[in-house]
Amino acid sequence: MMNKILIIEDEAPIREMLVFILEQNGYQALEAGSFEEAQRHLVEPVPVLILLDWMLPDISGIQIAKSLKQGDLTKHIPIIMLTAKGEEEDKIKGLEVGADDYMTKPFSPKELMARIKAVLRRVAPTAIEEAVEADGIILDPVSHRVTVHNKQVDLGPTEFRLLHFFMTHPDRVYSREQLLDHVWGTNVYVEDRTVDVQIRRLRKAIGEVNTMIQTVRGSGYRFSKMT
Amino acid sequence: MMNKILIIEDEAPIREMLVFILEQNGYQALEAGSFEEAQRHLVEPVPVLILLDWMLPDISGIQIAKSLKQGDLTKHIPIIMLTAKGEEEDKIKGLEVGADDYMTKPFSPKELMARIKAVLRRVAPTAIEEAVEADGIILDPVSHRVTVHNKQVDLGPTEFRLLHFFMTHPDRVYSREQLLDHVWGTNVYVEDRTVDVQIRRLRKAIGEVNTMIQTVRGSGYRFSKMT
DNA sequence: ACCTGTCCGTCATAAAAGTGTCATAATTAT
DNA sequence: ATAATTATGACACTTTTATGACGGACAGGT
Repeated sequence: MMNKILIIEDEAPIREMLVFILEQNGYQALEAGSFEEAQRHLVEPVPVLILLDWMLPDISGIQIAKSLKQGDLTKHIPIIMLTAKGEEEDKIKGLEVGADDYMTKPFSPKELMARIKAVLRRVAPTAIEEAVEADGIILDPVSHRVTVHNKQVDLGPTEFRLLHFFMTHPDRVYSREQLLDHVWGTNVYVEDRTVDVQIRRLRKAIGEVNTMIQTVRGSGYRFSKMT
Repeated sequence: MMNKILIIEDEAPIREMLVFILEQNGYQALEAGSFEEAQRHLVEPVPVLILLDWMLPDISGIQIAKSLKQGDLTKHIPIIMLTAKGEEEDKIKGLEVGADDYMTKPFSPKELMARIKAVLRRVAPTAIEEAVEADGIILDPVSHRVTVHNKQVDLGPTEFRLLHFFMTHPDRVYSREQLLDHVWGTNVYVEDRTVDVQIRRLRKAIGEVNTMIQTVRGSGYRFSKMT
């Protein structure tokens, strides 16, 4: 988490307001009053999104957007441009040079966050989520459904992720720590033994085929087809 | 806005020319040199149209078209096939398997755009206005009417769009944000939780069959026939 | 312009479902 | 047999969803 958003805006009060809103919503805000300052932030790890004022003193937003869309590092960063009211002309040009959305000042925090989220969602790499199958278990991430021998099985979110991880990483032992990292997510603080409990819940939920979830004493767990 | 058109064509120069023409005309061009690559783009939001080369190295256009017309997500996407001169045979087969138009290489940008627009015009109404049915629920966009087991039910506009979206995208989980995008529209900014409330209103309105609108805890909602 | 009813977004609160931890039983290795 | 490791059931706590209520926006009619 802690996604970085870069603000390019020369007017300090507006910039500070943006920073405030962004930080309220769990983003890390980077400030730049000019294109030069902005460069400083355009290094890895690059921001996930850029809020770009269309009326900067020395250089037009169009030029900035263009140059951003040319750099290898920056060309995939979505841009939301901020325009003053009535600059319709700019909006059109902006979209042409690759801005992903625009927002007319003044705007509410809610609108700002909604647009940011919408743009990020639109740009997000839509992973192809294919259904997985193993010995009668079918797990389909798209419909978020699991069947065992064609009978539907209800799983809680964690159980679902755990099973999905196992099915996509079979025949390999994972320690409890590794499972926590992969299934619960990094920097989550829970007891190792919690894994045991979820394993048990998952085993109970999938019924007879739970022999595929194997305990490897001293090491962890493994998912593997029965031989 | 920013309608996406997917190009499936193995020859890079032709592909690039198509991209150029499309982008000139305000479309967003997606490129694929093979069917595998194309899959990547066949996720929501799906393209509005597909330009499909009839002579791909490994797989014939007919097979691709067939497979596109089978997928729930892709079956309504119109296809314009690109054929080399004189492949009359292919044209006929192409139209049989569901291509909406064909174009003989070489063609002018003007012709390309004209055909694209014509196809989109032709397809737009039919794709949207077809009545949908599922387990006793009939929704007819034309008369804007919904019946459950032949009894008419009254829905508000949002409830109607929501149900329509669900019925045309079954067996798939949608997050609240995705539902907002698809049903409320991209430029509307409302709380996530508003979705819950509309879901409840819709469930109440359609009565017993509301078991088809399923809550997927931690993920969103899904519309699906009862098993 | 003024009702009047519908529709919709938001909030507060209730209800439900899921999760982490612990104590204890069961199993396995040495 | 003893120690180490894993399985299991119970329970408190957290997160997520359902629901009822309220008020504002809007459309159509008067």
